[in-house]
Amino acid sequence: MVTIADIAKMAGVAKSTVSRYLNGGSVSEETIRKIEKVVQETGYSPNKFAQSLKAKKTNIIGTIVPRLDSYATSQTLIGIDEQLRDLEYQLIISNTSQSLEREIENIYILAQQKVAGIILLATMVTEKHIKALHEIKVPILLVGQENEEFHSLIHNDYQAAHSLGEYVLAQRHTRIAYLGVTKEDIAVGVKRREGFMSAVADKVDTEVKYFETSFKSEDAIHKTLEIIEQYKPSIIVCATDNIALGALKAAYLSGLQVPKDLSITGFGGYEVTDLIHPSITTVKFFYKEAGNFAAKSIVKMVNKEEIDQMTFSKYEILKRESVDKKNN
Amino acid sequence: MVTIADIAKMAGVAKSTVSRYLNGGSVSEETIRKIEKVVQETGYSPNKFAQSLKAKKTNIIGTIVPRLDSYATSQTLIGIDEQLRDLEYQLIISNTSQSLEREIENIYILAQQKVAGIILLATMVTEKHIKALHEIKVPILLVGQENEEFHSLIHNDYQAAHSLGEYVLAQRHTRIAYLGVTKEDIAVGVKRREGFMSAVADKVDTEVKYFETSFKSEDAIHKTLEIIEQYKPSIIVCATDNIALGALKAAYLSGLQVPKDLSITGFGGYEVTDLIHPSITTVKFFYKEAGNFAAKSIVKMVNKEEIDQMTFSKYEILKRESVDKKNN
DNA sequence: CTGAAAGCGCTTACAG
DNA sequence: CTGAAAGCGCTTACAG
Repeated sequence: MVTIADIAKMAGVAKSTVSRYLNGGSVSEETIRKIEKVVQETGYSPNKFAQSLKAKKTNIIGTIVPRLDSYATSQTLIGIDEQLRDLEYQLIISNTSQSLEREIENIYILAQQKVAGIILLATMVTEKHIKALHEIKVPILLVGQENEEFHSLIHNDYQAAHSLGEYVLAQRHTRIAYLGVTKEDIAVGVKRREGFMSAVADKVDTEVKYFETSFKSEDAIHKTLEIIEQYKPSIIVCATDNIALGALKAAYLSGLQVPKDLSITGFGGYEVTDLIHPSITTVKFFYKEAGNFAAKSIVKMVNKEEIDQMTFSKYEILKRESVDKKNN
Repeated sequence: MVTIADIAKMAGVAKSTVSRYLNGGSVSEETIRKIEKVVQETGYSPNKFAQSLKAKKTNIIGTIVPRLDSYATSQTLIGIDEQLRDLEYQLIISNTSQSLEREIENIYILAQQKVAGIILLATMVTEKHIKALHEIKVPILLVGQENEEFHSLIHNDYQAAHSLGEYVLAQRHTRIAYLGVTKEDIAVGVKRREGFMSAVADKVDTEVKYFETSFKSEDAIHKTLEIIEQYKPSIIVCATDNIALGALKAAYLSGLQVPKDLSITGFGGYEVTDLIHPSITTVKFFYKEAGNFAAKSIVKMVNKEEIDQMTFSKYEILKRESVDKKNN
């Protein structure tokens, strides 16, 4: 491997001059030419470790994700990656396989690697998270969950669910099942549920019942089968698209036609919801754009610029085939 | 930040002794106790850059992926990640957004970052790839595409497609459309097609026609619409599950019942193919297991152990609802 | 504009 | 078992 010392010797100058050339310091025309030539010939590129050792920082942004096999995650990552590339930062992706413990562990590991900033696609924010995030002195941005102590970019779950609730009511559904997830997940488990509730709560002649399942489609199938049998709703509002996919399968297994016998809505905007038949009415979050924004924000934070404490990403209700309009 | 010098001073020993303690050199019981205490108290952890600068290598494995939003990619990454964690290596994921140019660029960038090894989830292997992979002196493993100059782990596309072809024939389909992709992609575009051809080629009274589309479901919808209209096959064999999803949508748009009026098969084994109705007959590749294997292999290569030049991953034909058995 | 020197935080022969 | 010293490849005041 060729080093700065080699370049200096070959060009007949001092190492410091080569360094200045590399970092845009003042160097004479002639010296530039000499160094340029040697750099070209050798294909020299500076050793990142040596640079980081001096600089005590890197241009790496670490992103911690709970899982890799999720539409929301991959879209967000694509957005982050895209933007970071433009900003000339490098992205390190750290997967926790849904383990909270690893999430904490990864926060420390990334800090140890001297990343310039961390984007955390959070599922929950526990005491341990808060402690870890405070201990490491690294700029941090939460995506998907809010916490008053940190900057965050959140999907407007409450508002989106509220809009969805209004839409469902406008379709005159009066016997509604809401199939949500654990309340430990504030964004998906709590905000979506509450947003939906806020829209349908005071409505007269409307019955709403709340159920809970896991994030897995498989579990949603079984749960929906129960719901259909015991409650016979005209619509099942699902907290995620994967759950909606499971519900759709359950409807089929029960011999129910969607949307005639049972309407179904999702949440998330996975592409496949539009590809299948019936296509599923869902709430689309702009994950990729959110990723872009997150990347810009964390870089601003790294550069000590001010950014808003909390930002909401956009959403859109995608009205498709899986919801029937009732005529009562 | 506390450094090895701080620890040494606080423990009343030399830096070299602390280093020996850290790296398992011979240190007396008593010294160990002293150093241990100080390390505990300070929460000291060695500076990775300084270590790497000396060692001239890292324990990082770089993985280059063409895209993040694909089932195959995410499953493979999960497998790699999982295994690498056990092996105490760190994973860097580098996304190229399907740009061949960036693929080459990333090879050099990873080399510059002194990764210990590179796993390349390849889509094509061009001359430039070969040149780059030779230039950097880093162990490299190709996944998904084969090339005689490098070690590779390939999904047995040819054999799998052959088996699928036999299955299709066994269901007595005699008017077959094969919907493939560009031949520039050796694995998906060529091997799957050829494997399928090898099974159906000499079959009498069977007509097979080959078509081509992109990897996008959207394009597959349009292409399938054309195929249905012009060729009226009894089955469409699709080179990927995403294409099959598009074909299914097209069948619906054409008013055809699947599988009664038109059978459809996919390739890949995406979870959603089992979740929708009708569920899609497809070929499942064990991506996660392949990822595990890839991780083990690259670490072996890093450690100068011998590994097979080429390995085939496993596959399985998943027989589901989207294929009808004909009675001629 | 340019060079010599010190230092970033570690590891590794080399003596003792 | 332990310490002093050199060196990994860079950058950055400091002189000139």
